[in-house]
Amino acid sequence: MKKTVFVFGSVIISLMVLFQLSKYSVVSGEITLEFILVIIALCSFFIGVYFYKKVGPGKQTGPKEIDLKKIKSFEISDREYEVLQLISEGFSNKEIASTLFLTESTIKTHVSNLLLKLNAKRRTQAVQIAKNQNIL
Amino acid sequence: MKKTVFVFGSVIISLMVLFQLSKYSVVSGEITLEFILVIIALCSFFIGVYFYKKVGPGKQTGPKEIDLKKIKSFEISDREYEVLQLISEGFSNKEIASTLFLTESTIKTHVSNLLLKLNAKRRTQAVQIAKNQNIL
DNA sequence: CGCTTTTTGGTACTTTAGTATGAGGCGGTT
DNA sequence: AACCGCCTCATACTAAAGTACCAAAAAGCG
Repeated sequence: MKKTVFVFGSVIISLMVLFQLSKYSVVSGEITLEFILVIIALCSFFIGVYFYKKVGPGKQTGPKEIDLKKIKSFEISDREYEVLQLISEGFSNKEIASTLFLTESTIKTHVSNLLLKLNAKRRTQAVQIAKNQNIL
Repeated sequence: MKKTVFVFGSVIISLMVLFQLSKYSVVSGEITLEFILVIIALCSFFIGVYFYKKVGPGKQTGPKEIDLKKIKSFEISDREYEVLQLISEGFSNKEIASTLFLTESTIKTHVSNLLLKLNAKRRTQAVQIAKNQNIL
């Protein structure tokens, strides 16, 4: 937030300087008017891009990066997280077992622990919760 | 795509007109230079916003809007889609039944039809496929 | 009004999923 | 060494999920 204010502030100041410069340059004839206009246009263009990038889609449509810290806060172990990922891909316990070279019963224990840790009743709910928490 | 070209084209033409106008106005003194500059800055700003909105995040981090046409292409009926949404929320058949005021057996038929239409083996896989197809 | 699709519901059965509990091995910590 | 967390696997059971097949209202349509 501080960064945003700083960037916007400095950009606005730069623009005002350009504004004043434009008047001077036109009078003195050292720099062409078109040049100033192009610079202002370009600056405004990038300001627009930056602005939209910041406040455009807002927090509503965030890119959603996986929150590694939050995974630990749920006390989910590495193996359990692997299983969780495969669950979200729509694999069955048996399929997960074969892809991880384990038995189905092992996967069942992992899944059970996951459901407890994520406070879910079903694997589908676990996936839903995990995605809401930016874990997946 | 055509729309994008049209918008950009007309905007560029407008800007060029403004450029020419600026030179004229400064000489004639009818309009202040600052006024023109502000207009150009504003235009460029919104062009930047629009530009980023279109090509910025690109197809890589698309906001992912639900593709209504594709739902029909899978021959998924309205009721089935409702069920699909609730499945993705992590609800069980029984819970879905009660929220839609139906029996569990009805939900089971809907789910079975959904799995056939989405070519999935499990409900979790159905959700995964649906999200990949921008249906959910 | 017939016809089709959708929606709803049922029965009977098989297959996954999930719970509870126990237990052995393994690596790191105290 | 004793302890602890993680991973592994097993058995036995309950609960969902899913399949197959059928059937009857309800809605939409030519």
